[in-house]
Amino acid sequence: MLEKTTKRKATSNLHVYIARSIGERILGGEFLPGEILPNEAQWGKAFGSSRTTVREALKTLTAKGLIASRPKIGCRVQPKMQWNLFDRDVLDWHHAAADRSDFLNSIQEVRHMIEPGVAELAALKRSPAQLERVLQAWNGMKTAKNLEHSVAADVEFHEALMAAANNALIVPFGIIIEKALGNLFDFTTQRNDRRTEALKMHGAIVKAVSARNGPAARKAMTVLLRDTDRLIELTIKPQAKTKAKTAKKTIQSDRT
Amino acid sequence: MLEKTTKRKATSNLHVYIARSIGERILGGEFLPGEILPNEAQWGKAFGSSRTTVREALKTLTAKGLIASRPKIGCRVQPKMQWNLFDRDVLDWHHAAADRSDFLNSIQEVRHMIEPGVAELAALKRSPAQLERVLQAWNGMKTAKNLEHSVAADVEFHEALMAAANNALIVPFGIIIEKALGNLFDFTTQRNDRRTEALKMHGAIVKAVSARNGPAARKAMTVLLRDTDRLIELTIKPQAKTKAKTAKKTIQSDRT
DNA sequence: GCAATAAGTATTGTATGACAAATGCAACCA
DNA sequence: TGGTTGCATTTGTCATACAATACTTATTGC
Repeated sequence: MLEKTTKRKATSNLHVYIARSIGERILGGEFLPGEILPNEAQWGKAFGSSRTTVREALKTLTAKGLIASRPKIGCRVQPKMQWNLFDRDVLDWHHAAADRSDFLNSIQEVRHMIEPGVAELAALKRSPAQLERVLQAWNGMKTAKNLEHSVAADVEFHEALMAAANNALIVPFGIIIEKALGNLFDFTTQRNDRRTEALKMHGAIVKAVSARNGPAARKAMTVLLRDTDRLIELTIKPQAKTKAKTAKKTIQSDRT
Repeated sequence: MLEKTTKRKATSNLHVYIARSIGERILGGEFLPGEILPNEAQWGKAFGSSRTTVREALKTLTAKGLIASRPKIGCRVQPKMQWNLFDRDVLDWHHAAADRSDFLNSIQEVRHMIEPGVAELAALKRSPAQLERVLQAWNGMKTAKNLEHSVAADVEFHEALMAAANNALIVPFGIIIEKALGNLFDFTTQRNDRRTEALKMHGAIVKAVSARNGPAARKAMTVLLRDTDRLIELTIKPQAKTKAKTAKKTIQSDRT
């Protein structure tokens, strides 16, 4: 227990490393909600660090809603409801846990809710500079030389669109998109014919946003998301034959 | 500068208090993104605390994406894009800043994107127990004796619905709803005729979710949100005559 | 005997002082 | 002039001590 073995990844800061280590183990289900963690001294011994440093790590986890601490009791894992899932770190630590196919499904459901609305808002409220950024990202997708560049440009495209929606609360969703495309990136080796297809669909969004046509933007985004659904269906499902239960049939929450 | 004057609110923990104090000042725009905060020693003197405690507070702010620190440089306020707006604390600290009418508008836009989809998912994926919770909350709204209870039950209703959607990524939105209804609570003194109206609209959602009728649930939620829009229009706008620019006309992102 | 109260104890919370590490800046030398 | 070296500042980490909190157990009063 409290393995000292895990190699310290490239992180200059010890407390960051400790926070990640413990965070991963919580997200991984090793410590369940309601359970009490080892006390600070024990962690210190396990990581070969001082209590001060451990406490800074634990404060980080507390700030993200993963744990709560009380004197004499210790640090208790919070109910999952409290976990801040829109936190980049928390999402990064998530991978160990539940199988990714389920997670991708959740992400995709949320995208279906958010992104058509985002596209519509962007079309209606964008500034010229914001449109320019979207265009830039689209060009980036067109000229991308390898898959990595292509994914990066894709993420940038969706983030630019969110910025163009001029709604501060939308911004954090960028993280979700990033995770979704990143995950997809791991699974699939995007073929060239798919690339030109994707490009065309993104182009339709650009056109609608440029023309300030809200409904068209919404519709174009929906088309793109449907396509992504299909892609997920094709690339993920064959790998997860065992779990037929979760497959069922994804809900289409948006209207065309 | 670094006022020691602000009274320490009811918080047993000094580092929590310090985190809130600094956090409020950042959210309030006193320290702008890119700016560098006073160093740890100065904060310590300002709050009459040790550097250890200040550092724990700063780690909390770092975890929420508000600041980033580097040796020799200090703590620099992060660009707003990094701020974790879905964090309960960050949202609480927000009040000092931008005027609330704008904020409510943003919230309402996001609700229009999310909640119809949530209602639909809940109708399709709810378990019996989850439906029970929704029903319970609805009963709470019916029997609420004062405005405070009524708002609490309303919040619980929407949270129960989100839980029933069976999508982990939806849960954090509860915070947003809470803020929205809380803000609304401050502005308006809900009249009795409105209450029966609201009850009826919530009832329609209950009915649809109970009947596992996705489209009906979506539609009922949209109706409710439209009504809330009208309420905001009536109660907020008169108070903010000066800012005509942002008023314009809120976008309806959902289809009926 | 039983309940209220007090003492004990484990754990987090805070303070202090010291040194290590990173890094921007300036002085210095080739 | 240009590269390099050293210095100063700030965060990062450590060790130790004591305070505050709240659970556990023993003790006392009825």
